[in-house]
Amino acid sequence: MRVRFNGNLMESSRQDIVDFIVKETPLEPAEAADIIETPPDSSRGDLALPCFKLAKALRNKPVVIAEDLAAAFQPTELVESALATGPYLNFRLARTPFLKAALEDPAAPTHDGDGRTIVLDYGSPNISKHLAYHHLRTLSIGFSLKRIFDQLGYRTVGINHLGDWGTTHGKLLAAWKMWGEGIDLTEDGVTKLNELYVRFNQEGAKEDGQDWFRRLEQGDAEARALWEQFREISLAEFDEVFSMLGVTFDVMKGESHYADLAEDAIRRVEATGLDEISEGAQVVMLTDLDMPPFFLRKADGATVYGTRDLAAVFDRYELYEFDRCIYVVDMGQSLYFKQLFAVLERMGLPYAGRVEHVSFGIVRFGGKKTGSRTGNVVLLREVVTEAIERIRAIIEDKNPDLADKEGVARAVGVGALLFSDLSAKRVKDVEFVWEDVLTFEGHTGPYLQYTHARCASILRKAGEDVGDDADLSLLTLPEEWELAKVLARFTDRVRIAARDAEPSVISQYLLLLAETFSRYYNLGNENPELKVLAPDPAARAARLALVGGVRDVLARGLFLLGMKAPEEM
RNA sequence: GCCCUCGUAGCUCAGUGGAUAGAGCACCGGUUUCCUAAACCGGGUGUCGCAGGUUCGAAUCCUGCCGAGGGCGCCA
Repeated sequence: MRVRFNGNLMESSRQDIVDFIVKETPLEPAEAADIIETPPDSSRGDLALPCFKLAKALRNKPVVIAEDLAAAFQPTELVESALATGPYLNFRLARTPFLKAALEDPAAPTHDGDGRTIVLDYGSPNISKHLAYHHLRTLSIGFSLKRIFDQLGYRTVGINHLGDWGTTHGKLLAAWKMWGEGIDLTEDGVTKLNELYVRFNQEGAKEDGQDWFRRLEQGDAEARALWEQFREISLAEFDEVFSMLGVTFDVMKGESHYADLAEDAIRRVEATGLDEISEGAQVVMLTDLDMPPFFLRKADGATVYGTRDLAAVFDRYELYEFDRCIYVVDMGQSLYFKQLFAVLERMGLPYAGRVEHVSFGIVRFGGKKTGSRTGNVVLLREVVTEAIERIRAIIEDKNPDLADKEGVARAVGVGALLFSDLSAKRVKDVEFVWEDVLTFEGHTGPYLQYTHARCASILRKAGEDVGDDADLSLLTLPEEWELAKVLARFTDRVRIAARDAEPSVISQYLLLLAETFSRYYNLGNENPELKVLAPDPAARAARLALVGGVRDVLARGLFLLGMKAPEEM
């Protein structure tokens, strides 16, 4: 009986309806599939066909068409009935087969991406600066996308393209030579380096920075040794924060890795004849696209980040033959990425269309854009530490006997931050407000984790009572049906999240799932017979199967957002 | 000046061209012998920035305008 679902349940039910429409109307299958929708109010039905578009072809009023179609409808194994409501034809799905399929491992990974690779460039902070709160965006979005593509069976490569090369680092070397020698970097080295950098931007001479970067690029021993020291200090600091957040990478290849390959990249561009010299610099002109030139080499002979980004994308394609190469970088760099992609296009590279800039909104603090350059930052580790501290206090208050208090505090504190960053569409700007980030009620990460813990708790108490031979036809409450329908949408939502590179699709879905479950769960407070752990063993078994599905999907969904799902909290 | 993005309830945000535009927060009230109250239920809010256009139908698509943010040749 469940063979027909073929992994996508809603689709099979839809197919029956499509077949029916094709038989009864002049619509092509694709058109029919396209206009089927979900009724706004579930009590009307499970799927609906608006009949407006049919009016012309059938030369009749939509209301009459709906009635005629309702009369012509023959129930199928999956679609139980069709009822006309005004110009709409509302279909009701057969409950038991649907429930059976919906509860059969609803969180299971798919094979959509078998044999294909997604490269994700996220994080990518600059060394000698702290990770600030605004870095959370690229980290949370990038890491979540990696897990979303993993869920669909793609091979993913998460790359930390460290900002460890360029004039910026020449400035730091210059600053160090002027004011830094003798400073002890063993303690809080990043702070001290960043102070030097900020001071240089105020008092230093740009030329000194450029000069030191040139020395670095030419392999000057002193410059190289200092740079390596600064880099090590920064990496140690980054690792600590990444580990607090639970964010990982597969590859850490900074810009410095491409320093030598940059010359090769320039030669490849030269081979296409696209480059020219403009005002002493070597560039690719993009005037016809109304864009400024793309720089390969500055007038002083040094390469720029764009040169190294070219080298990196060549390297990535050679290594991974990616299907998509995604740069998770704020929208302030949109123009730059357009230029970079335009150069790839002009070079005639077959994968030019597979690179994309997944942008996100700006983070503000105190109404102003945050940025290490301006010094308007809140340290990321400080925010994480505070969030965990707050959760710790809540646990002491509500559940002081909890087994792994520290572990749960970290999971929930970090989860709150990740979720607050991933719940709105990434295009939205973020205003950092302490009290907003430290909110744990309502549409928050802890709410989802709490709902998950409730499910886990029920299943734990049920113990051995959880069987797979439950009679799902006993799930007759409207709330149970709603819940099953939401569960069945999970994989579809994951696909959309991947297609749009938009983790908030998962966030919004999980909120809906948690709310639908909570409403159901609370019925038991009014009426003990409606509890999951009901007196009737058969009803209990069926409900446990449902709750098991909710638990699995919540756990998996949280995982896709980079969050943990504690069993108790 | 030019280009990009955004504009939905007091605030933060949902809303595959379709039925009465929905949540959370905040405010008021209610629910706990129970599977954990980080929860649930009830109470009221909207010129969907403005003006046109396309469509049987527009918060959604197109154009213009207004407002906010970001970007615009040698930083990353």
